[in-house]
Amino acid sequence: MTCEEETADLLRRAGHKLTPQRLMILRALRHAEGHVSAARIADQVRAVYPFVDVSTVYRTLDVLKRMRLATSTDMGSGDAVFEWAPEQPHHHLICSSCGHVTELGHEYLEGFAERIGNEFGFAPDLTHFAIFGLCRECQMAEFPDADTS
Amino acid sequence: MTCEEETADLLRRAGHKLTPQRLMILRALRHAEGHVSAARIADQVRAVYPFVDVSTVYRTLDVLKRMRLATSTDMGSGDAVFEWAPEQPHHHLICSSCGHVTELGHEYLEGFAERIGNEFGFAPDLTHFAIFGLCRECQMAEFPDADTS
DNA sequence: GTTATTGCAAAGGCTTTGCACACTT
DNA sequence: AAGTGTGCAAAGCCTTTGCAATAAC
Repeated sequence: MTCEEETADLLRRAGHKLTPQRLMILRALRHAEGHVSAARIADQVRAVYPFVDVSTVYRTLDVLKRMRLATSTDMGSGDAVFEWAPEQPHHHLICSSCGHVTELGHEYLEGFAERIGNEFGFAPDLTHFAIFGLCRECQMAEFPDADTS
Repeated sequence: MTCEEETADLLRRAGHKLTPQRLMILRALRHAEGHVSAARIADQVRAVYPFVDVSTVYRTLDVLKRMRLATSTDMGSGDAVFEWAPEQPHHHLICSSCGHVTELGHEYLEGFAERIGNEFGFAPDLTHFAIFGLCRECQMAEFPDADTS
């Protein structure tokens, strides 16, 4: 059974129906490298299967999120971006000034997640974290005399 | 000079004009314990000084944010929440299931921030972090047999 | 007097919802 | 047959913007 069929099975077993729209949305989400907005998914799906409405995309993403097969993140762009959840967890350093995005491996947050779990019994969802701040370049532009060594 | 006058001075020195609206908004922000939405600030201000528009609140918060006197955070409620920035940095563990919020001291993130600074030259804005996940209770409700010791 | 700031109203963007029809199961 | 899922349209929400009038400097 292909991985696509596997996901389809998961949906069915969760009591959901499998429609061509959902399959296309699923495929668009999995084929997207990185983040996709609902609008972009809708566009991609419509390229093959016209007349699919954004509301359907949102509704499907909602189902996937509840099944923990998709995650959504606010990366400050105004719209939420979605991602296939079972991917390798990774995070982003987003510069508030220039918008530059640096990827951050999960290892930087592992210890933190563990500590929160131990001390608070809280299971943080650190599959996809957006961390805002200033990149090196923008720091220098803003505070030219600061020592950024 | 009172702390209120201090802030007023900061604004003026940054080339901004000091209006009664801004003073009220500033006061509402500082008196709020914890987070406030723009709408709530507007309501509070209007109680004393009617006819203040939400747009004015947003514009003022924008100025304060650029001066790093206020922070905004998306806590998943649909609207952004604002906070007086010079407060002690602190963070929140927000349960995606029941919405319960636990406060998290800054010390949990200090090491992390430092490491990101050293290795990436990135200055993360960790004054107010929202971390989503599942609280102990909701984990047990969802996975009754999991070992959450 | 200049220039920033305000209020109002309207637009803007993303997301959600109501409803009748169609499709999966 | 039963019930979920769909498209369409419209509403909802928070936030931003244009503009003339106003107030701070």
